[in-house]
Amino acid sequence: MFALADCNDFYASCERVFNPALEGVPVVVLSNNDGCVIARSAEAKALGIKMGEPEFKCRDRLRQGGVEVFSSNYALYGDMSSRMMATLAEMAPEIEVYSIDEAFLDMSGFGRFDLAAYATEMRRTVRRHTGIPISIGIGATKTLAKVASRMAKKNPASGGVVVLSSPEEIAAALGATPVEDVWGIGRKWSRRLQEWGILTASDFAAAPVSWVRMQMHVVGVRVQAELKGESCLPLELVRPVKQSICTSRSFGRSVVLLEELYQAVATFSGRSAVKLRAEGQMASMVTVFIGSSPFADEGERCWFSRTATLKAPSMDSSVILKTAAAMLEGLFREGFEYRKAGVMLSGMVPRDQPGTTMLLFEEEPDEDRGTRLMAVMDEVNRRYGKSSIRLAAEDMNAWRPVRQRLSPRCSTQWDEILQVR
DNA sequence: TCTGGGGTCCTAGGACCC
DNA sequence: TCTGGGGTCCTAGGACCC
Repeated sequence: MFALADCNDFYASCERVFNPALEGVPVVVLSNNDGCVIARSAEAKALGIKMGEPEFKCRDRLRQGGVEVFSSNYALYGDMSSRMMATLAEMAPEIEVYSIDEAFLDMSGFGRFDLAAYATEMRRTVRRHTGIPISIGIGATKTLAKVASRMAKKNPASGGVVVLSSPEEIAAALGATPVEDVWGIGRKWSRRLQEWGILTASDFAAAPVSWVRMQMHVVGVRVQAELKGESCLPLELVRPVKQSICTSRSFGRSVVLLEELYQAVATFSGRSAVKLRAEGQMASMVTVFIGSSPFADEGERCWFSRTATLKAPSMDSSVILKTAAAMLEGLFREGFEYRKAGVMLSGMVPRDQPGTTMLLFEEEPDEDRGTRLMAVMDEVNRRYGKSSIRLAAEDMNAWRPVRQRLSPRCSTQWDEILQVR
């Protein structure tokens, strides 16, 4: 059996932990640049505030409803997430951290326990240790655990815990789950399935496998098998290394000058390189993209991107920056209002692995110097704080998104604890 | 006027290898 | 008129997840 532990309204709940006055009050959290609603408390949902809705479109409703609105505080959410995961890890033999607010747990050794009672205890413990409310769903596959956790959230009478074990329980749960709410069935596929009269998870489970394979390929077949109780997705105990690393931002204002874009691209190159070294990887490809607002009028809309392969895999910030900067110059076209840029690294190669490709015709003059320099940079930043030293072309402050309603980072910054209301 | 930021996997087709 | 069998790598695009 798998359990899925899933936080309720995670970001909104985090805001409440250090500000109990928010209890019972509608709360929403906004995306970068205070653009869209990305988390809502139950009270905010009841007011009809939609997930992903732009703030400017619901501003009046937010004010009328007395909603407390916050910019996203990733330092706080990340820290609360690790506290919650640490608590869960103590209560199950194996855990897969699936996202910032979800974890799958291995329940296979709990045959002699009352699973529902144990899950209730896990819920209570997480709440006591972290202040975060969670729901727990348990089933024979990850997809069934997802179905169960959705029911635990929807149905208050469940006490936040749903276990699907008997065939009758499973059948009832699948019948009550709209097909678009099945994990792995997104917008496009659910619309297609609905056209064929497949409206619930139970309809989908009953569809002929050959038809599912034709329409949705192996991915759809896997979802279906999981719904039927056949486990295809194992618990992933060690996170695989990332295959790509991306740093990108919307600007919150228009940028027309190449020099300004250069500074943004330099900053994102530096951030991506830091993430790359933290993964212990080297990248062999660098992609740069710049673009207008996707909402710009036809003709003023643009999206340019280019990818270069490095002469040899690298983790050196300055090599990555030089490559990205050269591409930016080729990419840039005057006359557009740019609103977004990003730098992506891919073609990962493990560091310190013998047999990696080396340059054929050139000596590698600065390889060692670059490696040592980066090690020193990372160490200084570890000791004295992020971006204490960086490439001169970077300017994190200039490209930090607007966050006007940020709450204090009171679990990671001593000086901000004093700001707690 | 104002609209986020990360990721994954799969398929199909083209170019190439022996 | 007839024209093999088995691969790899790369790119683009489409679907999905949080």
